[in-house]
Formats: sequence, structure tokens, C-alpha cells
Amino acid sequence: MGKPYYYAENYRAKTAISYLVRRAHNLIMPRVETLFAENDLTFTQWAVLMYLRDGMGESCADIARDMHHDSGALTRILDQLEERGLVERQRSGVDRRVVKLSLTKDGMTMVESLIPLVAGYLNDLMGDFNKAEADQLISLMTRLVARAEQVNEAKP
Amino acid sequence: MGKPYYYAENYRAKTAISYLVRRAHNLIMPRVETLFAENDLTFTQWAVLMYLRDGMGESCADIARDMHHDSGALTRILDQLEERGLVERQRSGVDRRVVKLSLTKDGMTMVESLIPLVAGYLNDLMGDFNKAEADQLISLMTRLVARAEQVNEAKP
DNA sequence: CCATATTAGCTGCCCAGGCAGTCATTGCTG
DNA sequence: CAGCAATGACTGCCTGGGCAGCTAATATGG
Repeated sequence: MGKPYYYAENYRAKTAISYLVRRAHNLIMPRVETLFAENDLTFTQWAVLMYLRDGMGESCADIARDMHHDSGALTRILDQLEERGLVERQRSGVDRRVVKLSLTKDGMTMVESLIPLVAGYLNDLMGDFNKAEADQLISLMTRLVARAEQVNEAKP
Repeated sequence: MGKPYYYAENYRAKTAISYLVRRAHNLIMPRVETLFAENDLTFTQWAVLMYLRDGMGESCADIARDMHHDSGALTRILDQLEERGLVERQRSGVDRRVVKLSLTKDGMTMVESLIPLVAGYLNDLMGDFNKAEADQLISLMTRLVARAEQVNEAKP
């Protein structure tokens, strides 16, 4: 477990990792969403499309688990994406509870056309870091996320 | 500006800083909120109380600016906090548009009684890092936030 | 000194997301 | 194989936050 990092006696909001994560989230997310605004895509919608593109899963439950997203909200997101012809739903033959998801051709071209925009913004965001620092940040954040998952599962 | 860090050709969601930040946010925030659940406090409400406790400002506009929070939403948050007797509102004498905010005694005891809980959870969260790594993460995230502010202001 | 712009705070409206509950299907157990 | 638990997808309901617009007070410029 190691020694504690934060102490109640001198606790200040600005050095709390929760504060920084929230702050970064609230600064970055709206910005990323504006990149998709022209195509009327939410970040979550985008994330779902990327998830399917990278073949990380094909069922609604997969996405809900991996993205830690509410399954109810996901249903409505998929409704929108399906209505716009970006994804397809199809009942699985082996397990008829499951709905198999796949990108349509339109969905694929949509998501791929947006990747350069996202990459451009993120590069801008990382502009103050050299390669080593950027790698460190990604690595530390990845470990933080993994740790947060453990902690959450440990005390449900 | 340096060399780009992300390239469209091999772009993957899981190494995108936006993805990691969002993921961390969605994992950590609900958890922190449960710490306050017993006292019916939202994280945002908690953040406002902390802001006032640390004397980082005293007007509604200060908070909205510093926290990058919608002023409309803030009004409603202050309504709730005032109704529960945790903060006080008072028209400023020098500029009668301004409402001066202050913690009540109840608000102060409330916020201070919760600090150990938050610190405890955050220590748990940082449990995989040694001191140097934790410092690095805080430092890099602080710089990322600062950079994100610059980027946002540059292209409004 | 008057007209205009700006600022502080507040309000109505809308939407994404969280939560609980439902239905259908499948897995498990005695 | 009968009965019960678990799972996948979906729905209604509610809340917090974003946005645009409003009013009152102050600052600015001719």
C-alpha cells in the first residue's frame, strides 16, 4: 500500500488527483466534441464507433463493460447511430439475447475521416511535453485507470 | 510545438489522452461522490465549499471562472447550499451586482469532516505509485490542464 | 451627461447519463 | 427436467449541467 500521499491536515483541492482529472475532463471533452459538431457526433457516439472499428467487441454488453457506460444510455446512443445508418444491429444466432453490432460503410468512412482532426487536437494538447514526458503521462494515466478499476471492484 | 505525438495512421482510442482522462473521470468521480452521499453532497457542491474554505475567491463569478463551471448551474448549486445553511449570500456594498459568498460555521465543519474521507480514497487510488511517480503524475496533469486552458483560449 | 457596452447573477429549456425496473433468453442446480 | 438465478437489451423517470436569454448595475466613449 505504501505511505499515504495526501494528508488531511494540509489537504488542498488543487493538488488532488480527482480535482485535476475532473478539470482536465471538463476542459478537454467539450473541445473534442466541437471537432465532431459538424457531423453531429457526441464524444460517446464517437467512442462507440471507434470501439467497433478497432474490433474491441461487438455486443452492447461488451461496450457497456469496457467503457463503463450505462447500458440504458447506450441503447439510446445505438438507436441514434442506427437511425443515421452508421451502425447495424442484428440478433445473434447463438445467443438470442445478444444484439451483434457492426459498423456500416458510412460509419467506417465517418470515423476514419474524423481521426486526423482528433489526432491534431491531441497533438496540440501535448505540445508542451517532449516524447518522454508524453509517454510518462500516458503510462501513469493508464496505470491510474487500472488502479481505479481495481479499487472500484474491491468495494462495490 | 515539437513533433506530433499521435498519428492518424495508427491511431488507437486507448492511448489517446482524451480517452484516458474521460475514463479516469468516469471511474473516480462516482466513487468520490459516494463518500459524500451520506451528507447529500455532490462533488461540485463539495468543490464549491472547498473553494470558499481555501479563500480562493468570494464571488459567484470567481468560482465560475476558476472552476470553468456554468454560472447558471452554479446559481442552482448555491441555492441548495444556502437553503441547507452551508453558505451565505450577501450583496456587495461596493458593486451591487456582486453577491459575496461565505461559508457558515456548519459549512466549515461539514467540509472539514469530509476531508479525511477524500484523502483516504485518494491515497488508495495512488497506492500503486511511489512518491516520485505520484509527484510526476500530479505535475504532468497540472501542466496538461494549464496547456488545455491555453489551447481553449487560443481558439475560442 | 446620455447612449451603449459589459458584467453579475438568475431563469427556462433541453439533453446526456444514472438508476431502477421489465421482458426475454440462457445457465445452473437439485 | 423443473425451477430459479443470471444475463442482455430495453424503457420510464429524474437530476445535473450546458445554452440562450433576461434584468439590474456598472463601466466606457462621445
